[in-house]
Amino acid sequence: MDTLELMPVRVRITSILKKAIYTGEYHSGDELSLSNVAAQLGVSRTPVREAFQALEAEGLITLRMNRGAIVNQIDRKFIADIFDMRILLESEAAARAAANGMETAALLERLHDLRDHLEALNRADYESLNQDIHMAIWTAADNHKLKAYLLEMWNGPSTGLGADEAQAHYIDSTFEHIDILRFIRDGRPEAAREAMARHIARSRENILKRYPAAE
Amino acid sequence: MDTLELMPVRVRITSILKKAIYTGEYHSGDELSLSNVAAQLGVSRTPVREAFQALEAEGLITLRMNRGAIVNQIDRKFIADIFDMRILLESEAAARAAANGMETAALLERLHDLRDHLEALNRADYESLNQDIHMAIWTAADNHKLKAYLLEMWNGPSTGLGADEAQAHYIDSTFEHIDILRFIRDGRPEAAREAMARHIARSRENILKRYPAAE
DNA sequence: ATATCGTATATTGTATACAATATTCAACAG
DNA sequence: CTGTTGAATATTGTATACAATATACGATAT
Repeated sequence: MDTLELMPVRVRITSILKKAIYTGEYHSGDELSLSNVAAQLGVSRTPVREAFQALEAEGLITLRMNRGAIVNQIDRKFIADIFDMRILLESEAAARAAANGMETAALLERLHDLRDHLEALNRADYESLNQDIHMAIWTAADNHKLKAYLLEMWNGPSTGLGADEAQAHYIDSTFEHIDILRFIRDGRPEAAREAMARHIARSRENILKRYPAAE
Repeated sequence: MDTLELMPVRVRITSILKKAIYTGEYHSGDELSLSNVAAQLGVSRTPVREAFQALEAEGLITLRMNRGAIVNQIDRKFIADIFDMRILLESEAAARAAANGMETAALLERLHDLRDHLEALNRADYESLNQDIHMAIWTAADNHKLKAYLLEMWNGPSTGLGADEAQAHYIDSTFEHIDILRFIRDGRPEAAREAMARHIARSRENILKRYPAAE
């Protein structure tokens, strides 16, 4: 009947460690040992080890043979690299979605609802719709690698914006999303590509504020 | 000196299974059980399980909670998707390498050697230089995500070309490589991008011959 | 005969045990 | 005093044990 999807421990551990690295709870160069992390999280080494391998594949830590893991440098360039790739891939996805004739009516309706009640716009509503929009575009782009890479980059550093800045960001993004989806609806790949590029580039600048340039 | 012995078992298993899937030794929909694969390869379930997780991340199999793995559909579209992404990312890498001022002298010298002795061109020489060129470009592009994604896609399906076709492909590629590296050397990003796109696109067509379009 | 329930079986997910490799640091030779 | 050696220690990599979940199949009720 109701098949409640239970998250494997390894996935939970991966998510916890990823967040800990992005928030700076772990610092660049820190050595992570299986035993310590396992004990700290109250699980055995096996799922921690599997989480380490996932984190290494994502570039967050480096695994050295028989010598454990060290946290990589999560600096301004690391973040900028990710957003440069997101600009390239999200733009491509938007262009392909437009070329493929993606269904946009339902998402545009939800966007118009948000736009017409900006005073009631909260984080949860925005994030939910934001994710639905981007993932719908990835799916419509119809390329499994493109989708997988974008999904991997989706959960990165948080903006760390204050309440007012966050609100402004949500409003800007809502209008940008409307633009993007209209270009997609109208089958204009290049316009959709450029609108998406601007959208991600602005997000990039917002986040890079938290990672000052090296002197 | 055997580098395979320095590899962890899990990496070797991953490579073996990946090849088995790409060569069609395993078919779409096949159910892979940890015990069977472990017994067949003479290792325990632990490294096999870790290999399964790597293969899932790469999109080759699907892991279902408590129900084992099934081999995904490795069909024409799957391969085409990978090459579409390679066109996009290798082109971007070439453009960035050109913009960044990559060092090309040594590689161009090796290429000219090959070009001047086409009658002696063999698979090992070509593959070695081919890999060195592409990876040097990824590195010069200076974006860790771009490099990681291209590396993941590097070992895909083999062309399965006959000896004559392979020889022709090596020769074509050698001249294309020379063009690409000259554009990079001369700091012409857009020319490098387009030359690389053509190079990968031709490779794509070569490989897709082995995956006939569905009727 | 069909559908439902419960037990047996098989397989995965996690924990633990064991083996192999790397690091530490003190004893010792030069 | 400096540098090397090697046992003791610590940590990973792999194997195995145990627990939890899913599947198969037969008994039973309708």
